[in-house]
Amino acid sequence: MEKKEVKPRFKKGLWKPEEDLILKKYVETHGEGNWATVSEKSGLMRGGKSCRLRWKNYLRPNIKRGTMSDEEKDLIIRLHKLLGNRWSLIAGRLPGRTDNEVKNYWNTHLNKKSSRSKTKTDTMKDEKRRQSPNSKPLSSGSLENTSGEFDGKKEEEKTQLTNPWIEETKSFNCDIRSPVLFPANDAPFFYDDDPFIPIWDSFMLFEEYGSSGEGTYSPQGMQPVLP
DNA sequence: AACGCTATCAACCGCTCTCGC
DNA sequence: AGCGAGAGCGGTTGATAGCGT
Repeated sequence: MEKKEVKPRFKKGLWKPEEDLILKKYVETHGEGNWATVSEKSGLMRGGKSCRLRWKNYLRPNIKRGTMSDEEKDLIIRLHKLLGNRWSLIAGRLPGRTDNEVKNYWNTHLNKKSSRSKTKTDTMKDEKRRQSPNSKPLSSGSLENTSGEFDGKKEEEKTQLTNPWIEETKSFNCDIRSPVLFPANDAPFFYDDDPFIPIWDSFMLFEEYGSSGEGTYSPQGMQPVLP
């Protein structure tokens, strides 16, 4: 029999400190990117994806470890309400936190907390959902319905973001797609009875401090992240 | 002390998107 | 326009630490 071409077998499992060191040194000298070649060039027997993940989630400078502050918890809850399971977007609003960390935190701490505050009937509905193969995380409220839609194809997602979402944000003279969510044209920010507003309000409040210019403000324990 | 259960979180997997050719 | 490679994202899994009995 002819020898089959054996694909390089990448190492799996937890990263050792020496592996971290190798990857860190490699990225510091060669820069990010080309993850597929990192394993062969650095000598790490890890897949490109694995290297990328390790760098992004743990080795990158300015990564914030440790327990979430109350502000961060609050923000995650609010942003999740606003954005759904779009962890990278949520993490982008939390200086030093990664999408994986936010996702884990939500799944272990906050998701549980929110479900605990649900009614008995809601909990029963949850059980049924869990039993169905296509079960999705429970969502409550009109915005949450939107978040459920996010789980679908990106095309649908785009549609969702376009309509009615973005239109709604535009009505505040804001555009959700903008990285900085300030009212356009220095327009005054109006409140009304919409339940969306309180969420948006605190979101805006964070934006005002959290991403002002150099990102130097750190409300109560929030670490500033320099570019 | 030993065992079982639960909670937590690092890492993997599969899919989609983006970009260059 | 179509294709392939690389990058990114979200869901899920698995190891293990912690706790209760």
